Amino acid sequence: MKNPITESPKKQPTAPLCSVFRRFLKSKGLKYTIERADVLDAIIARDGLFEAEELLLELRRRGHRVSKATTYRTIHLLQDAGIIVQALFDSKQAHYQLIYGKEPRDHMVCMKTGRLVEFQSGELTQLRDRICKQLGWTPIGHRFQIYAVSPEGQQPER
Amino acid sequence: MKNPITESPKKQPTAPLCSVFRRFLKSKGLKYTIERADVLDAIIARDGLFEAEELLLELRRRGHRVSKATTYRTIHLLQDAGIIVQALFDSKQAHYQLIYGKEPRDHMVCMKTGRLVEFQSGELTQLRDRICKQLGWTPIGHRFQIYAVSPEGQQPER
DNA sequence: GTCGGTGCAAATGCTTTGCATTGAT
DNA sequence: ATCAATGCAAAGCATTTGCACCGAC
Repeated sequence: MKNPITESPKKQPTAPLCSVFRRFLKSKGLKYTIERADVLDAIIARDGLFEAEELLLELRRRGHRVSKATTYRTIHLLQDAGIIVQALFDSKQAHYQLIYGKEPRDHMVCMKTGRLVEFQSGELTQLRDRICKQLGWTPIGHRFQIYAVSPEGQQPER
Repeated sequence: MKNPITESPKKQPTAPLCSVFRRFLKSKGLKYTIERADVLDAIIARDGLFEAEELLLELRRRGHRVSKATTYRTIHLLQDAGIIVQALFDSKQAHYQLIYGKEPRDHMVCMKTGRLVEFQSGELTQLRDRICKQLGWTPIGHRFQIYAVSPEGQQPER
């Protein structure tokens, strides 16, 4: 049987991202500001999943003073530009992930320990495309989360 | 090629649900109240996806006076009981779906028109189980959402 | 010099909570 | 009778917005 998944991240060249964003902004008549660049940099630095509050902290850590309002506004722009997407786990707050130029990355959460594992599955993407084709839809993206119990979580409780 | 999906709902006998809930409550030393029964009934009546506010309306429509607080509290209990799960689409508000005794139901959203289609795919569940097995995890559930453009949405804009 | 952008603080809107009262067992 | 549940209104919190000032083009 074919290996259904390829676990874990491979670093991707991040260089073109800022020009992608720049181009997007220009096409909309919007401006490329220091704050927007800083937000994108912080996101690239984290590379995986992040939430708005974390991003604020990352920005502070790097000595960048970007307001919460601007951070949220930039997150929206980056979504419109197709650079990041939301990846929701609970209704408390939104989680985002960088996707531009990457394979879709899916998530498995342990219901006991909360451990989170990322993986990617080409088979899943194929299945998605097949489902869309069958119904006459054009796929854009997907979100897949598995809820499970990790090996550590299997331990009998005490 | 095997048909990857089976579209759309088949009515399921809903009779045992209330006793499942009743049993769950008893096991936790909690009480089965009229309000809790009313909330579960309203959920069964909708059968598909719902959000808290909609549920309130459904309850009102049926002439049941359940407060917002109790509705939210009951939704949590039903999640703990494994009768419903969250199925998030956006960060604005939580969406829930009835799952007890059903095949997992997944969703496809049109990015242009907002149209929502439910489907179920046994193949997806198999893939999920395979992924879990490979990493030594025990699957509990999953959430799969496809973002796509529906045939109607393909129309050139005007 | 023009707009669009930014920060701040206030506003929003879904969800949760404290508390006095009510009700299931 | 007891202990949990309810309803109400207030509180929480992530996210959004109005507005006066600032800065990219």
